[in-house]
Amino acid sequence: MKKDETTEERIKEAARVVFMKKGYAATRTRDIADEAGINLALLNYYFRSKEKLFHQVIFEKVQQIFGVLFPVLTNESLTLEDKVQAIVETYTKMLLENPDLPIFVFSELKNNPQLFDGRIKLDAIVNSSFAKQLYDKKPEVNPVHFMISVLGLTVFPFLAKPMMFASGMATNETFEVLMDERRTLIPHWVKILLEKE
Amino acid sequence: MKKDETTEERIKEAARVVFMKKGYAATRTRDIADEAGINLALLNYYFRSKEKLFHQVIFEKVQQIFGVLFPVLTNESLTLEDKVQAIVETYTKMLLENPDLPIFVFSELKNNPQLFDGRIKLDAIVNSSFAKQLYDKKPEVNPVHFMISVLGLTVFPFLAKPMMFASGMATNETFEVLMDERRTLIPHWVKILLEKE
DNA sequence: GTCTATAGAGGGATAGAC
DNA sequence: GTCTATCCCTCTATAGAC
Repeated sequence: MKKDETTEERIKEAARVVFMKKGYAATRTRDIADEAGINLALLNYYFRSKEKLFHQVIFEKVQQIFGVLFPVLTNESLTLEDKVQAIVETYTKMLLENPDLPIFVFSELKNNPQLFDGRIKLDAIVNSSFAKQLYDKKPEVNPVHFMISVLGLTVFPFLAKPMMFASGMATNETFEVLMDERRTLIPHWVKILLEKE
Repeated sequence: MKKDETTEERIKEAARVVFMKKGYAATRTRDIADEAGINLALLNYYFRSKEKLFHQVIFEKVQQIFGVLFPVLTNESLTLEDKVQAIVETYTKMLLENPDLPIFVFSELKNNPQLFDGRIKLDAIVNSSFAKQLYDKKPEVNPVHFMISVLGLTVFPFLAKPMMFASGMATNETFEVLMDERRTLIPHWVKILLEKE
């Protein structure tokens, strides 16, 4: 617990930790108060309610996970291969530091799709620099399929981590190595697919 | 509500629906009772507790989602390409009928990895017919990377569905079409990668 | 087996002292 | 701003009638 933080920020940081770990429904405000090292009453003093505090956290996390995409896709100074590389690198780094992020966001988003409303614009995908570059290179490939595939290759292992551990496909030691390998593997595979023919 | 079902099965079916939709923590036993059209007390009469009922449901779902993998991977009469095709087909079909399945299982599994213990054996992957075939064709490719990639390409869109809807990448009408296209697209891409060089 | 009624614990929120 | 004490509603689980 950092001494120079405000109490409000300490509570919010605790909320990030507990909400991400247990999800909204399973989280008790008392857990957050304990994690923050403060009393339960103080949480309501600063944030009024569990739900309001949650909203602050989830909006931040939605922004964190999806905010990186738009700038890359629309960056005209990057080639298509550069864009793929940037997306894979950015997400791998982010998720290695924050492995619970995608399951948390996807799971809460399923229950409350309106949390998303007006916050993320990816329909821009179809008019983006990315879509143009893909069309020039491979007009037969639907940019939605391409995009969701790159994201799936990159993000899915983090979602499937418990399954990989439980099934013996990976261990705590090998998981990070595998994810690091994918930083080069995925762009390599995509390159082959783009250059075929 | 089917007339010829037993009460026990009606409750269990209601539990499948509600647990899958809301997750364990957000589910109230009253919701299940209402969905089943019975009284709350009956739920406890048949299943003793919310947790015991949940275990029956989640074990079933874990089996449903992972049980299909092992028989395919070890089936010596299928070529590598056949295996990929079978996995993509099977999961696409399963998830189109049951779109909440993967987020439910992965999410609950994250909170309770021990739910998995002794129930799924995928470490067999490394000695399987699948691994041998892959090694013969592409010795440099780690079967774990290959496996997790095929699964990611197939399953990730269902996990990301709320995001795809909210961002305008897909709609209720286009989503099923897109998923159907992937049934041929993913095996096609994998074939290219396997045949390169 | 199925119901009504309720016990009993848990958890979000607030009153009020300091 | 921060605490203790507590209110009160919600939810799981059970008692007991039918």
